[in-house]
Amino acid sequence: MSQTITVQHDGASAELESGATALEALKALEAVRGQIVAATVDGHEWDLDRPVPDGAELAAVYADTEQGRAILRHSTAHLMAQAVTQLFPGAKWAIGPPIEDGFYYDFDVERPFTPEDLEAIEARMAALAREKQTYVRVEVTREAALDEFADQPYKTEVIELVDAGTIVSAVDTAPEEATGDGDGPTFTVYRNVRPDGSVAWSDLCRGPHVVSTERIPAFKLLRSAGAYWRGREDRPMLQRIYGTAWESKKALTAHLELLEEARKRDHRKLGRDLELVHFPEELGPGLSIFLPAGAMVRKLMEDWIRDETLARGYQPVYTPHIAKEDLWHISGHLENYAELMYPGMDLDDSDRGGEGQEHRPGSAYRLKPMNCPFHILAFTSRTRSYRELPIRISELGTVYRYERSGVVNGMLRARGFTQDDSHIFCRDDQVVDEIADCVEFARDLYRVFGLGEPSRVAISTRPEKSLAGNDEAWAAAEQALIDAVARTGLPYETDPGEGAFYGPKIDIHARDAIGREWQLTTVQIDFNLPERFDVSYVGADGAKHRPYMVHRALFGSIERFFAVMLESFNGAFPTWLAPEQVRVVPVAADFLDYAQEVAGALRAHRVRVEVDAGDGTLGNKIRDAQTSKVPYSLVVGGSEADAGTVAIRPYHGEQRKDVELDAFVHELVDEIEQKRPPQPLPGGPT
RNA sequence: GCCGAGGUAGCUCAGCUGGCUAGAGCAGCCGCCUUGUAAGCGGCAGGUCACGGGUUCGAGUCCCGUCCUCGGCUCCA
Repeated sequence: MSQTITVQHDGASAELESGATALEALKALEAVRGQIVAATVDGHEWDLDRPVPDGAELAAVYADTEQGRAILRHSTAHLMAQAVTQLFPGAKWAIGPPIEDGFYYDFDVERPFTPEDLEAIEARMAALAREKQTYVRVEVTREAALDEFADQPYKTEVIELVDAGTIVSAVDTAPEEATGDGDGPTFTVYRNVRPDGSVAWSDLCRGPHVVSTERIPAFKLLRSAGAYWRGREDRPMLQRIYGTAWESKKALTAHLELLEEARKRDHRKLGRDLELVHFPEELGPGLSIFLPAGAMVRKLMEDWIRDETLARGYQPVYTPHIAKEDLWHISGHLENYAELMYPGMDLDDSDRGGEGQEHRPGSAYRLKPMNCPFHILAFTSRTRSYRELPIRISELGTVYRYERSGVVNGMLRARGFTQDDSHIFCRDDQVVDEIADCVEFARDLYRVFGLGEPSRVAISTRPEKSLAGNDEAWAAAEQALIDAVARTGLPYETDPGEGAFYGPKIDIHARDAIGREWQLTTVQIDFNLPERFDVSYVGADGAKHRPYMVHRALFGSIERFFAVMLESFNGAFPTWLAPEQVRVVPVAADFLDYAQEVAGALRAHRVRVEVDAGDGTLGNKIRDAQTSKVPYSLVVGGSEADAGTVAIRPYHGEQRKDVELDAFVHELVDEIEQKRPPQPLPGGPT
């Protein structure tokens, strides 16, 4: 008995025979415009060759969308796993999800993969893709799944975890619980089937997948690395292979070029080439030196933030870099954070050759990993009245954290770094205002430093293991954060359970010039420290009250923000931040006097200018100026000296000749005062 | 901390399976040349081949350890 079903798309509907696939339905609905990899059925992702239910609302998932690429990448991960199991008999496969810009798959193998292995695997993948294997979805019972993957311990574990309901789907590709015919969850298995009907490979997987391996247009394996099973240090370390896959060769090439561009912009490389920063081995991992040029950029960042905090009612303080261990016991850092603190400096007299003196308890000191306790001591230096709140204590505080050896990364993750750190103590009725001001402050900062609007604002709520604050306090604080962000009009998302143990927080991210996102600003409410230090103010009622304590760092870390800017600008800072703003290049030694005159006119306006007095050729000097990424080179020779003009060669933009010196000075001073960003590159020098 | 890949001049790199006194380009220094928009010419100097052991007649090269860097994992109060 032939039945018909009705399907819909965006107001249109079509009648089909029962058992029609998603692809047939989409075609009938004329809902296909381009390269598709899957469908959605009532919002759920659906294989194109899977029959659709009656009454379904369908839509196509296109290959050139993030959703489509994720499916493509997931299918590519399966292809890779198949290749690995062929080339490495006995390899156990764990999980292989799509991730941003690619995918990975984890394997338990005899030995780690080598770069040559990756080439071989990639070649095998290409061969398998040519076999035109289809991805066939099969629903099986728990028992059948356990039976099928009996020799795959990681798959077995996944099945049991799903069964126990303990699996968290964030990371892995655990199958969703399908509504089966009754008893127990149904698992889905995807089989790679060759055209002759034989099964090449199978994986426990939620899907969906592309219809066939020939629908994977472009992929590349990128690297291998160790990774703990289920991300837990106490579990075995598996070997992970990262790869990427795209809807076209062109898109893949563009992505690989972006990776290459990111590599060229690495702040460690630019920092060295432009002589901004130095990471000498003698200093130790995670520690850096700002060379004069980098120090100038940093000084300008610090000047700006100091001036702005002052203008916004913050009070600057200065605090030491070390403090007695007692302080860190009170703060709780030695209980909760000791692993990340440098060891104590024990001032036991015996170590110093002292005689006849007793060891004094509490003589050990610690380098500070955070500024908060010091700022609290500034607040509690006397009794505080409700009338003087909010009190905003501010400092560029350098902290030292003993980050684990594998995580240190240039200036992005350092062991010594400086925070533009402030702690705001305020009343309940002030907290929303204060937090909204922090967010607006961050917004202004990104704008001034050329990073545009925040790309993401994330509010993290109470984690499971919170150690301070009661239900009521957390709920109120979370609401305060939400209200504050809402007031700024910025879109935000919430990360449930991602808050710190001591309070909820807002993290603000920005996107750089090549599209990468960086977490910079953090604004956090702290319930813990005020209790530990018994921080209070006297209210209108004459009683003691506990203030809100808000911790905020807008740059986050000066070093990190510096590195992000360096990479985003590709070393070519906007003029107001450039260490050297102008290079005057005489065309020959005869015109050195005029070059100095030009430089003097600029210096009179505090422009940072250098004269190239070298005896190289003009071409050589121009090249030096360009590779140094100086915003403006001024070429001067006979005609300029006679007319009192300059020839301007900007780093970004068009050359201009015969410009009056005064006119240029005016323009430049204005650009610097306005902190105008650099011109976008029209395919110019990079 | 764990897995992997690395460490040769200030920088970028060469140095094959162990075998002359470890090379090149750029940068630096010295000299020559000197008017127009991305590398003028010549010379000189520069290395404890990360560090420490070991194997060997002989180690930049092979083995072990340490330090450091890079890519991941974990962590990120």
